[in-house]
Amino acid sequence: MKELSKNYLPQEVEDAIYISWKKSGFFDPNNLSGEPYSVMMPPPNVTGVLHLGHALENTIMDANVRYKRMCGKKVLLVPGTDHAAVATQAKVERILMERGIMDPRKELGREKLLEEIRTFAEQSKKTIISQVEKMGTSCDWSRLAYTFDDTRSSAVNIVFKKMFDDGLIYRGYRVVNWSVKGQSTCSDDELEHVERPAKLYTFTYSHNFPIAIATTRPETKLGDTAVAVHPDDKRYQQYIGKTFTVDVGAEKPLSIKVIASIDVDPTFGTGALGVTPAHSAIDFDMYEKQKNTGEPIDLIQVIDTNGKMTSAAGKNYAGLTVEEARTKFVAWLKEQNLMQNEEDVMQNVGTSDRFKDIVEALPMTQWFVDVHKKIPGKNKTLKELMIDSVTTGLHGNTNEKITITPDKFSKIYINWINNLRDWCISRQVWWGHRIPVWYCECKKMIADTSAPTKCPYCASTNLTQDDDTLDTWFSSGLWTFSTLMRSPQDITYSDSTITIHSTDFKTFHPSSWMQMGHEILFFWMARMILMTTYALDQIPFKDVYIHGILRDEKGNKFSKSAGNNVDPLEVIEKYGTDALRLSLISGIAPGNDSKYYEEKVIGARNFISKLWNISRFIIQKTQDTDTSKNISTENLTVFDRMILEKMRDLTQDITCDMDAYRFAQAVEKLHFFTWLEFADWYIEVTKFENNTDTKNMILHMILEDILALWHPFIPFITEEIWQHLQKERPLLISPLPTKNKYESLIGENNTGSQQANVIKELITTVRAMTKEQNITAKDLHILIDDTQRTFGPKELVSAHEEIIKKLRTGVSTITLITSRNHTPDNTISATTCHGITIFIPLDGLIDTAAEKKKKEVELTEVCAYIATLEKKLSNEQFVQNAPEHVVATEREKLQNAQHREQEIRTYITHLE
RNA sequence: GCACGCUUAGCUCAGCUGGUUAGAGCAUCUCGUUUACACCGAGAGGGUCGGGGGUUCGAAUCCCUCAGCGUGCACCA
Repeated sequence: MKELSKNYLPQEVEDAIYISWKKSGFFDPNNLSGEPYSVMMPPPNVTGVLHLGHALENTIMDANVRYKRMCGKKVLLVPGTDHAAVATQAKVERILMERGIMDPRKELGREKLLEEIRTFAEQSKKTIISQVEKMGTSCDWSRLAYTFDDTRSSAVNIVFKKMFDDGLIYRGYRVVNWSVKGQSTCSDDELEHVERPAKLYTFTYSHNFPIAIATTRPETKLGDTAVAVHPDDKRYQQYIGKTFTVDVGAEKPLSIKVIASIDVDPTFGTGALGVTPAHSAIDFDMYEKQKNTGEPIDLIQVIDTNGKMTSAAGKNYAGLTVEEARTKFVAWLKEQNLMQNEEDVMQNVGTSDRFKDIVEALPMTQWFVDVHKKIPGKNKTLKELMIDSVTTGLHGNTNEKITITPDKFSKIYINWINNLRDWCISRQVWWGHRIPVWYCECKKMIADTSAPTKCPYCASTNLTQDDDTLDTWFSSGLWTFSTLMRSPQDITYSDSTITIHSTDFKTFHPSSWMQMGHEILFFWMARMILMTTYALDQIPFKDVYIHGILRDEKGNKFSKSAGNNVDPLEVIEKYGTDALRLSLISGIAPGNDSKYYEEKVIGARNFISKLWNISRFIIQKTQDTDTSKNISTENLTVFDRMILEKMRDLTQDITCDMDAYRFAQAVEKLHFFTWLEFADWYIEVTKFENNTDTKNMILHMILEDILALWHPFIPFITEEIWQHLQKERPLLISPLPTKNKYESLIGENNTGSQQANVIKELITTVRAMTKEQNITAKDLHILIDDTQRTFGPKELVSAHEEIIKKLRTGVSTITLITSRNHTPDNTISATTCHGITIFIPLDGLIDTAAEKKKKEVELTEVCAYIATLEKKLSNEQFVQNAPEHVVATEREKLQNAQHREQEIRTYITHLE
């Protein structure tokens, strides 16, 4: 075995280890056997570099995947990136503007701008890939996917066509969210509601109009065509159905019909709502409803796509910005004495999350996915499929049910689906999958997976493709299966059925497990469920693990604008990847946000250093021992038995925790075992017990096994140490230790650990006594009360004299006494554990008064404790109803406490 | 407004299906260079588990309620 250097320097070994893993081929499931297990990496956007949130995500994902691989599964983790349509174009446009190209779309044109974005995206991809490698992520690079590559685009086009053919994708005129800055639509989910102060104006359109209305957007009122009131509102009932012609000082007067709607809240404002069908989604719905009543109202679009007033707003307003128009209209209202009230209010406005401008509601022709329509041949809507998948299971089959961890997100998800409206999928940015629809001279639309040569309806060859591109989530929604295609030909569509032909798909779909932050639950998880259940009639994945987002010490989100960004690469450079990974995964709970702070990384680094030193010690100590032999169970000491038993329990606990995705708990248990049980106790004991060969074999075995158990979390250092142990196969694919291995060594009735515990507690007690109670314990007299225990404490203590002395107790001689009658002179019983009383020479006492005071405090505590136990045990209800073992434990506790009380009393008497 | 959470030691958080005298790490205090490790070791102090009520033999854990904080969705015409 190769000795370890004094210090572990992650910077010097991590890259080489990653390369060796890649070379080994074991990231590729084709080189593994066992039950398939697949995970698709949430593809980072190609908008730049990875941040700490990605580091957290990679850590969780990789820990689970490595664990499953070591469990002997055929593991596939697919890496990938997302072209992030709007986000990337917005980002590149911003960069171009900083370079002086003020209007990139106009100045460069479609092809040149796309070229700029492509270059940027490729660069971004490279950076991201190298960062994912740096994190140690064990993904199969031969299957690297990109939402915008040919293979994934082929899936996009085919799924679009099927949805189009099934009538689930339609083109419609309706009010959508429009970003003036981005010159594109946004879906409802892409809005951030930002609170800002606004003025709520109350006014009437003109003196001949009987009802006042309230609004924060007076300029849009130039497009009003109705006023809605609640049908039961006594104040306005008389006007319902009447139409008024009002002069609002524009060009032409407006025609306002008073209509009834139960959606109007009579207590808000004046209880009357000015209806602006063109600039409010709600008002647009009323407009649509009115059509069916036979008393339609008009729609007047007064704001255009540039955020300017249209000619329909009248010549006094046309061409003004909305702000200018507002000022002007408000001034006019005041002038005309029509303004009744102005009030400062706080308002939530929808803001584009990518372009950061306030969106306008505009009526436009856009593409939508209909979530309410029955799918041909299925008798279910998309919404229903999305609900079934997490409740009853798809097709009512519980084997096709998605399990969400933690469960609370199932509720959130269902609540969201219930409020879901049709999904606007068309965007006017250029970066993205162009809508695969062509228009020909006969005005018909042809949806196809590639450009048709001629129109099937009018045979025209003059075809133009739709200018719009698809929402980026359309392609991400296909991620669980599009990543399993190896070429564009792997997907076909005929007889209204989509088939995926790759072996990967047959082996690995649905994904076993997915992991994502709760902020993309709706964007991504919901769309994957929608797309996959629809297109393939399968669930996309079986288990989803939702993690929280990472915040800074103060609980703020990390963001460029807040200036609190931490570059994971800098942390790695300073402390190593393992330390970062360990700090990120420690102390987290699924779905809960966690905080990042450097002290946590330092703590993790300290642990890694400890693990290194443990290994260094063991390798040094065992280099002359043949550790390949079987451990002889005859030579086991009680401490050996104890550590083997703890190791047995640990392997089982870790399996349970990992299988339930309780990563932080697994880490905590491993940490506790490694540092406190193994290093602080067992290794210390090995320095003084004489069964050297057996000890060395145990040390070696446990070292190997904890390296394996730790590997999923801190892969680099464990692999590095593993290589020093000169193993043939990398730790990456070594099996995890089993409970059985340890059980067979210690047998079923292991009493060793109980005995070791007596010695351990004896040592702890002596240490505490000497440290805290001002006693010098140079010479100890230990009274063994043989009636208390069955295991022969006298032999036990005398067999462990050396250990008791040497394990930092400050004891130099031990005298064993077996009867109180033989209590040596000039001694005093200091303390007790397990019925073993410890006497020290009287002159060893330093401060009798202080000591007495302490003991008296302890006595009252014990007495109070005894009282609660007695009360509990005298309660017949408790004795009758509680399980037997609980009652028995309580009885034992009481006995121990009473014993303890006696001893303290005796001790206090001695002190006097 | 609808929905979902959170509130446990000075700080950051665990605590799975109700049964410990409520845990960990960091921080604090005391002591310490002993066969790997000061990025270390030994020991100590520190919490009526947000308030109130209920269910139960038994509640940090289940239910109700109040308060504070947070998140998502919708709306504010």
